[in-house]
Amino acid sequence: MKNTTIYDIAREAEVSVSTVSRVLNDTAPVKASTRDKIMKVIEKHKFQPNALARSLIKKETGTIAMIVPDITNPFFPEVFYGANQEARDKGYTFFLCNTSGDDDRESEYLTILREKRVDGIIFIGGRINLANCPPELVQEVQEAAETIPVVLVNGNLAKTKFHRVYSDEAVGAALATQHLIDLGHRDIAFIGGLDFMTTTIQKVKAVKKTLEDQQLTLRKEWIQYGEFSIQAGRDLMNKLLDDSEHRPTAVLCVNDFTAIGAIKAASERGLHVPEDISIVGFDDSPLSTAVIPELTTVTQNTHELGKYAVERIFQINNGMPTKRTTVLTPKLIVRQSSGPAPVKRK
Amino acid sequence: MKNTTIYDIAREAEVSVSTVSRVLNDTAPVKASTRDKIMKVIEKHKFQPNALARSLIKKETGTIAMIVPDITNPFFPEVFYGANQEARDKGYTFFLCNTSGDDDRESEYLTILREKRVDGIIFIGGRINLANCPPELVQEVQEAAETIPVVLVNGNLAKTKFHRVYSDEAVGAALATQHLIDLGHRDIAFIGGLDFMTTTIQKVKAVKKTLEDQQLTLRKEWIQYGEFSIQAGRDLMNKLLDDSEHRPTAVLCVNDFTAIGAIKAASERGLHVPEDISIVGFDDSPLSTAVIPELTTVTQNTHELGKYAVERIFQINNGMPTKRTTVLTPKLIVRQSSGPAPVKRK
DNA sequence: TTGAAAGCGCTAACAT
DNA sequence: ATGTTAGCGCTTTCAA
Repeated sequence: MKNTTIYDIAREAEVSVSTVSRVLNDTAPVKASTRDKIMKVIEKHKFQPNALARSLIKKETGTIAMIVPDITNPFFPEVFYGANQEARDKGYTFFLCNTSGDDDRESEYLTILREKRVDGIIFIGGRINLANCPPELVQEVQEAAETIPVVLVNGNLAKTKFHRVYSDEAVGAALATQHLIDLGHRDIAFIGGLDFMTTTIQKVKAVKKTLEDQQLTLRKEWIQYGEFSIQAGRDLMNKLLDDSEHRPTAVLCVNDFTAIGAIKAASERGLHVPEDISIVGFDDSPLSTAVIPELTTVTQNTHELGKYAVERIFQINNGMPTKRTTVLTPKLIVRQSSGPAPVKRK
Repeated sequence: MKNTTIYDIAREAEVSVSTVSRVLNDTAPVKASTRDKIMKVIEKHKFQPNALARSLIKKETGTIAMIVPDITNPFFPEVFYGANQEARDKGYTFFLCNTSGDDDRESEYLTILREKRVDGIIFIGGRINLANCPPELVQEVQEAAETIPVVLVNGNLAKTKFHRVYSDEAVGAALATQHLIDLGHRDIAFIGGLDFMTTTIQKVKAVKKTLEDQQLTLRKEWIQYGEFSIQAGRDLMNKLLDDSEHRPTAVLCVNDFTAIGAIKAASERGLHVPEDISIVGFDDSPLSTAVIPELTTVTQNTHELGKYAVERIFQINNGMPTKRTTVLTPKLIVRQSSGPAPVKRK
C-alpha cells in the first residue's frame, strides 16, 4: 500500500511540489485559493508528510533520547515526566532507552541514537554515577557529544565538561542528617547503595561531615552498603539490628526504596517507627506517601531535573546562550517516619 | 561540523559508495582486502551511517512507539519494561509518549508517529479504556492502523478488530472476590476507578456476578467510583467507613494505588488490616510489596503484556502469521492485607 | 567483485 | 506567487 507523497498531492492539486511544501510548512505566502485547493487534496488523502525525508534535509529530527538504568524505579519516570512535559512544548518526541544498568546496552544505545540523529541525549544513572568510570566508557559519551548535545542528569564523568543538571545530593544528605540531630539523635546509621556509585559516596561523605562538625561520629559498622532495592534495605537494616549491643536510633537511607525496606525490617522485629527508631529516605518518590508511616525524605525536584535537561538541549540546538551546569537544591520533607530520639532506657 | 558520509568513506578508501554500503550491511560479498581497507577508514572517522537516509529507502525505521496515559503510575513502566526487553531482541528502539490522559495529546502523538513512520504503535490506557469512546477518536486510531501496525494493550475500541493483548480483568476480579468469600466475608465493597472506564466497569461487573452466583449481593452504596490515585482510595474508603451502620468487612480496589489509600484510611481510623477489614488491590505493582501490610492483589503479567505486544508488531511487519488477540490470565497473589472475616460482635 | 546511476520524499535556492 | 531543480545520505538494480 503505497504512501502518498508530496508529488501525488502536487499532481492532483495541479501545482508544483514546492507550493505544496510551502503550504505544509507555511514558509512563504501562497495565494488563498491555491492553498485551499491544496489543503483539500491533502485532507482527502489524509496525507502525512514523511518526517524522515524532512529530517534528512533539515538535519534535525525533533527527537530527544533519555537513557535510564531502570524505568521501573519510580525516580526515573518522574524525571521522564518532567522532561516529556517540557519536550512537548518544544516540539520534541522522546526515545526512552532502558539499559537495565548494563554498560554494554548503554553503549549500544549511544550508537543507535547517533545513527538516528537524535537532537539530544539525556543521560541519567549508569556509568555517570560510577566513582571510577572506565575511560573507554567516558570516551564513548564524549564522542557522542561531539555531534549531539548530551546532558548528564544527577551524575558526572571525571575530567570532562559536559552539560549537567543535578540536584546537590550532599546538601540533601546534610539536611536530613541535621534534621535527625535536631531531633536529639546521636546514634545515626546509613544504609543502602553500592559503594562504588557516586550517589552513595556523596551522601555518606555529607552525613559524616555533618555529624563530625558537631562532634558526632558515623560508626564504621553503621555504614551498610548494598543495592538500592526494598529487599536490600530490609537486609541491611536487619544486619544493623542484629547487633543488639549497639543500635542506632535513626537511620538514613540512600533512597526511598531502601528506606521502605528498613521500615519493614524494623516492624518485623516489633519496633515502631518513629517511636523506637527514625528512618529517613531520599528522592521523595510517590512511594514515600504510600507507606505507613509516610516517609520523611529529601526531594530531588525530579520534574525540574527533566525539564531543565530538555531546556538545555533546546538552547544548545538553537544557538542560545547556556550555562554548563544547573544545580538544584534538594529540600527536606518531614513526614511521619522521623521523630524525637527515644529516651535511653538504661 | 559536517557529518562524514558514505561518500567520504568511499573516496578515502578509493572504492565506490556501493561497496561501502555492502560492507556496512553485509549485503553482498566483498573482497577481504578491500573490506579491510574500508573498515579502516570507517573506524578512523568513527563513521555512523545516517539511519534517516536508510529508513527513507527501506521503509522501516526500527522504531516502535508506546502511548501511555501516565508513566508515573508504576503499572506502565512495568509494561514498558517488558516491551523494551523484547524490542531490544528484535532490534527496535522505543518512543515513549506520555499523554497525561489527554485525548488531544493522544491525537497529536498519533499524527507525529505516523509522520515519523514508526514500525508500530502500542496503545495502552486512554481512549481505549473508555466505555463510550467518541467515534472520531476511534477513527483516528483506525486511520493510523491503515499504515502502521497498532496493538491495543488492556483495552479495546468498539466495533473494530484491532490487534489486542490483554489480561482478563474480569477473571482477576472474580478471583479476588472468591478469595474473600472463601475467607468468610459476606459484606464486600468495591472502590475506586472512574465509572466510564472499562477497567472499572468490567471489574465491578465481575465482582457482582461472583457474589450473586453465591446468593450474595453488592450493595449499591458499597460501590464507590472515583480516580485511580492513592488519595482517591483514601477518600472513598473514608466515605465507606463513615456509614457506621453498614460496614463492609472486605474491600476490593480497582488498583493498587487505591488499595493503599484504603489501607491508610482504615489505619487512620484505628482499624487493623486485615484483622478488622480485608483489602485487596489489583495490578501487583511494585508498590504492593512496599506497603505494610503487603497487599493481596491480582497480577496482570505486566511484562508479558509488553512483550507480546512487541512480538505481535514484529510478526506483522515480517509477514508472519499472527492471531489478533492474546489473552493473559491474571493470578491472585495472596499476601497480608486479606484475612478471615472478623466475627460479628453483636 | 565492483561501479554507475536512479531514486526514497522532502526542502530550499534560484528562476520566472 | 509559483515552478524547476539540485541535493540530503543512503540502498539497490543493472552493468561491467
